Amino acid sequence: MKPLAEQLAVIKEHVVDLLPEDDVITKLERSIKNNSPLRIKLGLDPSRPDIHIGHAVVLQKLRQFQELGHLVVLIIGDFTATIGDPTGKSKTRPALTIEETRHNGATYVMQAAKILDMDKTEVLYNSSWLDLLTFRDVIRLTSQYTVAQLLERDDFTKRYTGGEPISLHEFLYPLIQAYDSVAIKADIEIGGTDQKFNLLAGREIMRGAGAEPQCILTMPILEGTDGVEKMSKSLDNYIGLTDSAKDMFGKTMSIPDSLIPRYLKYACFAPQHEVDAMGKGLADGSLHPRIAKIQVAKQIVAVYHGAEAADEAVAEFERVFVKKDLPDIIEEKTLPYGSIDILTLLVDTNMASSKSEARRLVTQGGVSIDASKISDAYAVVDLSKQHVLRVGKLRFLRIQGA
RNA sequence: GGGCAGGUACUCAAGCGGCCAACGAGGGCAGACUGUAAAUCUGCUGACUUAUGUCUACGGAGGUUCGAAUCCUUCCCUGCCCA
Repeated sequence: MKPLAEQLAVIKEHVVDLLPEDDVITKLERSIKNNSPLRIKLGLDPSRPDIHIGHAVVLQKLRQFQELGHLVVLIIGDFTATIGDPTGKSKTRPALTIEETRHNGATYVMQAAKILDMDKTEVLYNSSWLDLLTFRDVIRLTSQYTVAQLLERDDFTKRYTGGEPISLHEFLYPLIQAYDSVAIKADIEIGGTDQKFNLLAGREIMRGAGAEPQCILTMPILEGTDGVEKMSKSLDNYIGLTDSAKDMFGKTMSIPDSLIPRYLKYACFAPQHEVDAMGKGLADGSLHPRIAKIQVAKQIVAVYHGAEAADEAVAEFERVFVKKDLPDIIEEKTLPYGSIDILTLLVDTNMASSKSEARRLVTQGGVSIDASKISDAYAVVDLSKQHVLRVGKLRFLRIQGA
């Protein structure tokens, strides 16, 4: 194993909090001495199986731990996911069946495998120990925390003072997560900065259970492509790990300029000196933001699709948006008609969700066929020949009658 | 258990018997401008064979009325205060 100072430098790179650092050092020293890897915990919510490059910030940090010889423990929160939010208030926590959690968990792990070394990863489902707890155990667990402590959590404070409901079971979630740490004997738990409270609760509960408390490490929350809100699927401002190279590139190109260095730092995990260099170039005008953005977008694509795909994505982007040519790859769809009116066509091809929307698109000049704008909502398209249908700037479809 | 205030479209938030598919803001979509940026400007934003038309929708179910998001009854849900 690598010496302490070297490990610590890598571990501290790009993190927000590493608490308490003294304990981290103690754990690392012991690990080096005994040549036994540390157990690094990350909890996953299987109610939302699609992960994006915002989640990847944490995963890349885990990857670094693995490269230092440590073990990553992924915990699929299937227990909590099957409870969901019984009040039905939160859309982010739908109650799932066990099968769904298994399926989503597997999907999640598959995506995480794009970044992690699965030989140094343990995957566990928290129902395997949480299902065994008795009500007595649970009460004992709750006795270790006070209401005032729980109310310290940022979002609880806001909701409480804002007169919004907080269900009792929500108070339990941090404790459940904390108990996971006890169950797997975590050395360090990692998460986004929004998880800080929960991670710290893990320390308390572990101490209460007579275990050695874990250390905590938080990574920043990456803003989505809108540049303001945190990246999330529900806000549709995300870049998914399974997005095509073309989409990944395009989405990255649409981020505001101010976010470029941040994406370089956290989405590409570029070393600090590179980030500083780019920031400086952008500030003094020696680096055009467009160039910088292309560079970042290319790097992101390269991580998930390889360098070759990244080059292709750049070329494609130039072709479509700079030269305004057709994209290289266009999805094709065969329709069972000889000819069809434009509105039905848009709905049938899922380019519009209703005829009203289709009509709106056409009326506003957002629809074209073979590069000529369609402005008549009653236009009929002859499908005996192949056509390229374009909606908005980004959506293309090659259509052909059967 | 009692009192008070609430539950409106993706979100916030007006409306408090007909002029309401419902003001406004945010979001979203489209267009202009550009570096497919961002910012800005313009238009649209329930659905339907586009029709000064029909249907669905203002927590649920009933009712009053020519007519209800608006009034009444009841149920469900939320917050606050009292116990």
